[in-house]
Amino acid sequence: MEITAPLGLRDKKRAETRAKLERAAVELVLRDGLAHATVDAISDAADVSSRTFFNYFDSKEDAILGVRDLELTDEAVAEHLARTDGAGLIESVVKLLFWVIGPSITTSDLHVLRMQVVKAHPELLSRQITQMTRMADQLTAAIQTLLKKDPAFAGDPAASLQPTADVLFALCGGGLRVAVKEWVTEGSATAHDQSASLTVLESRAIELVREVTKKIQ
Amino acid sequence: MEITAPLGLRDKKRAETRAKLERAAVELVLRDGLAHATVDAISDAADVSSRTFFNYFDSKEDAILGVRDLELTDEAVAEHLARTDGAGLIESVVKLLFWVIGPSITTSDLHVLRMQVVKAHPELLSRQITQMTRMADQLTAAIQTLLKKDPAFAGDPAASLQPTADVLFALCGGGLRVAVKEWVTEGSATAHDQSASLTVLESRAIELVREVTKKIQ
DNA sequence: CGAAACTTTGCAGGTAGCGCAATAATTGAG
DNA sequence: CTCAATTATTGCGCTACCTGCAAAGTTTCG
Repeated sequence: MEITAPLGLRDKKRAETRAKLERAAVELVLRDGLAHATVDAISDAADVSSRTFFNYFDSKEDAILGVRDLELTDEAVAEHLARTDGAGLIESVVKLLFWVIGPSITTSDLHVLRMQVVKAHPELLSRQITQMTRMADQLTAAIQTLLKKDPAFAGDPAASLQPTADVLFALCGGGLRVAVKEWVTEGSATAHDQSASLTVLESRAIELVREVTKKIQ
Repeated sequence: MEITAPLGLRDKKRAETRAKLERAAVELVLRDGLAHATVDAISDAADVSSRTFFNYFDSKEDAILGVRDLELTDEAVAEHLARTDGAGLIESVVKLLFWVIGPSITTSDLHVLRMQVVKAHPELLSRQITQMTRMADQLTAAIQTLLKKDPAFAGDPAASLQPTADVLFALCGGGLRVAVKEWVTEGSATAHDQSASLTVLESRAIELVREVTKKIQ
């Protein structure tokens, strides 16, 4: 997850421009609505041309949500799994998923504003889901390695691991989504302590999944 | 779920045009790729103007996926719940979800082609998820009534029922999705006996969910 | 300083999607 | 059957999204 700090002037400027665009995007959407906050307007507010906008983001939505394509390498996933070793299956999977989507929620001070944006324009939420679904193959592969280590699934044939991982992915993803939803609606009232709410979100998701799997059938 | 058969000539033509557009959209995307299958091309293939295209669909994606806003009335849901009364919780929820999405799988022969399209163009998945999420509120409401009847959740406060229903929705939706995925990949080899594979699909989804909830933690 | 590498920008072009108004087809009442 | 009301189709024009390309500007590093 460590992102090497930009050293040169060039990288610094790039980071600044990106930040300005993200901020402008969020603020304009809040002020004018999603449809009226055009790429031109956002670019103007950030003092760059609209062509430059698309050098930074693939789409208007990406700018609003601050999507950066972190290239989830297999090594990074493996490293994360190693770091959270020893936890239960549910916990591990939720932590894995949260590790992926967490940063896009809490990275900058814009996240409070972003919550308001998502609240006002729920259609953007599907974008978040898409982002997760894009990495689904990698993540379910990682979940399969978790399953292999779990005693309950140890003897299972490899063929049944993929569907199991898929379902588990859906289950924990759902828990996380609900936790985020709660966090958004409650969070707009009270100010967020970043580091605190981070872990709260995660454990709430785990709690939700546990609750369901425990009581079911 | 009963959709009243169109009687007049006007409605018949509308249905025909719509079907032609859906088919043309899927076939052109498969043949030429998502980017090259323009609205103009699709409209031409369906013998209508591109302006007419937008009288039927809000977006190109909607046409490809055959999105129609079927108005799931509360009464219909209640009636279905009554019909499948007495089953276990998982079974009931899966049957509920399958009851909703089943028709769109088996109604038209386009469904298999659509799966290929989604496979080739995963970015469409977000749209599909959005489609399902559109009915999420009604369905999770129905799931809540199921929860109330279940002894394991009988004493729970109403406030905790909503998140539980959401997670359950994600879980069973995931199981169903995996079952459909298997059905499509296997089914491309062997010819489908519609009525037979229908129930198989449903029970496979139930099996998947059971498997996970049983073995977990 | 000066060449290499990278960024910004304008321009041109293609596509998506919508509002409007004219035209054409269907329907239902008389 | 006829005519008026309703609804569908279509062309036109417009805005916005997004991309490729090449010119001009900026940063880096030897």
